Amino acid sequence: MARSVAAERGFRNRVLVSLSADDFELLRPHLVSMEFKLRMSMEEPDTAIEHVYFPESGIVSVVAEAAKRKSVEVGLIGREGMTGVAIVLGDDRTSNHVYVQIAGNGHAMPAATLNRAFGESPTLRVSLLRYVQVFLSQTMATASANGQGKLEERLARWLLMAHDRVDGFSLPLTHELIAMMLGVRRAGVTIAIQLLEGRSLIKALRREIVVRDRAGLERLAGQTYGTPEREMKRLFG
Amino acid sequence: MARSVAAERGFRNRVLVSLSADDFELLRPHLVSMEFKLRMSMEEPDTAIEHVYFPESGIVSVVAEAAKRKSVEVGLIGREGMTGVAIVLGDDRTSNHVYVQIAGNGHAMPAATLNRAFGESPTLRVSLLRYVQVFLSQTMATASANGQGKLEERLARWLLMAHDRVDGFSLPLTHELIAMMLGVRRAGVTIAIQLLEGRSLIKALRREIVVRDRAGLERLAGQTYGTPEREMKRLFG
DNA sequence: GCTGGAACGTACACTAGCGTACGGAACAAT
DNA sequence: ATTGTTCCGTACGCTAGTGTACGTTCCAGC
Repeated sequence: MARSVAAERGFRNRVLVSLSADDFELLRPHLVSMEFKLRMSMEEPDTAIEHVYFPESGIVSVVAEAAKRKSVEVGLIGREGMTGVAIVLGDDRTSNHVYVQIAGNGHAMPAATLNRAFGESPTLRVSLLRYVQVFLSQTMATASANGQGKLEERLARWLLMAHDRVDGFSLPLTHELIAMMLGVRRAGVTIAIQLLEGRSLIKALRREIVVRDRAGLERLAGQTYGTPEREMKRLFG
Repeated sequence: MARSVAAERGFRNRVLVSLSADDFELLRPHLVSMEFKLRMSMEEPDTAIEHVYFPESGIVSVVAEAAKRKSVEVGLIGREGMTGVAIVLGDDRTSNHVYVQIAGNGHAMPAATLNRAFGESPTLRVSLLRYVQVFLSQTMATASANGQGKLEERLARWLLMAHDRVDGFSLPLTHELIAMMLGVRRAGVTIAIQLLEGRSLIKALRREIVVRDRAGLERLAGQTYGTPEREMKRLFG
């Protein structure tokens, strides 16, 4: 495959980079570069999605509200993907919260504009659908991990997924935030973190976790980590 | 909307029924009616999907293998949907097992043929994508329920989803099977079933569970049940 | 009618994780 | 330098669910 037009222009978002020259050109004029500030909301439940976002850095979470005061992350998006898969699927809304978990930057685009672009180029939708497949696979893996993973395994998995999406080895995270993502107690996360630190897999600081031994984390996460990542590799090379 | 061509021909599968006359006509010659026998495999991990299936009755499960001897259901398909969402998304495989959980019948169609049909009618894919959105929403709800639901809640949710997909009130299920779906111990399921029976929500027989009080089950399931079902209603009327 | 196997009931000791809650440590703002 | 606030460590009693294992009941097949 020829080198991507998007990549030539300095884009690192893998969905954008994977587009054909024509399809990328259809989107490019409408993409607005912007900061993704911490906690910035990108989608609200049962509300029409206004923009879709293509991260270049940082992490965006898709979070389901369960009972009152309880919530769990059901999807995680970084520079490998995009928000607004509902738009790609022809819908205009979702039943979850989507917001920035680790600050970064990226590109925004009106959902209506993306929809119009699908009309002009059916191949554009097909390209973006490949990412939807990866995202679905990730959600399924999350369902599986939530169903049987022990807390340490789930934590290891989550840290690996986060690490995949940042530059370097430092993750700016509080225990509280991780607890919300995993749908468990904050104190439980503290214990689990200490356990990983005890095995020298990570280093825990205030508001920060440093990955020390990725292979070790993968070993601990076991089956819970890897499947969607392999899907990504297979479909996006 | 005019009455569906598929419905006129006696089809009850809601995806097929939702298609335009032209799109349905594109598929109809290739649909083969068949029995869905218990435990019949429809997709295997990392193997090209040969056929997609549109159930008319019965239940098909999408199951993720976790650790050795452990597995969890991450998706459930009845006459509201179809197997092979990967095909609709332009891929040719999935990382999960897909097999018949409650016997029934439906229609099969070669995956390659469906792909060809997408080429002839882009609107066909768009129609099927609406179901993918519902399925994704269901998977997210499963991830959320697995993350925080108590066993009784998850059991109630599962029974409701199964009940939505059969005629009548009887579900032919063993505790063992439910245990595999929820990724928990068989003995744990027995206890949970007794709890629901104690509240007169169900009646438990050998190899069979009868739904007695649907509203009560929904109350018990709470937030864990309902979101994807509302999505289905919204998108398929 | 008897037998074998599948499905279900029950038991017990054990572990993970919960809810709550309090104290200390780090940091930001004044 | 002091104060307020966020973040993290820890503790304790409690519950849900586990792994294992042994009965019991139901039913099909001979």
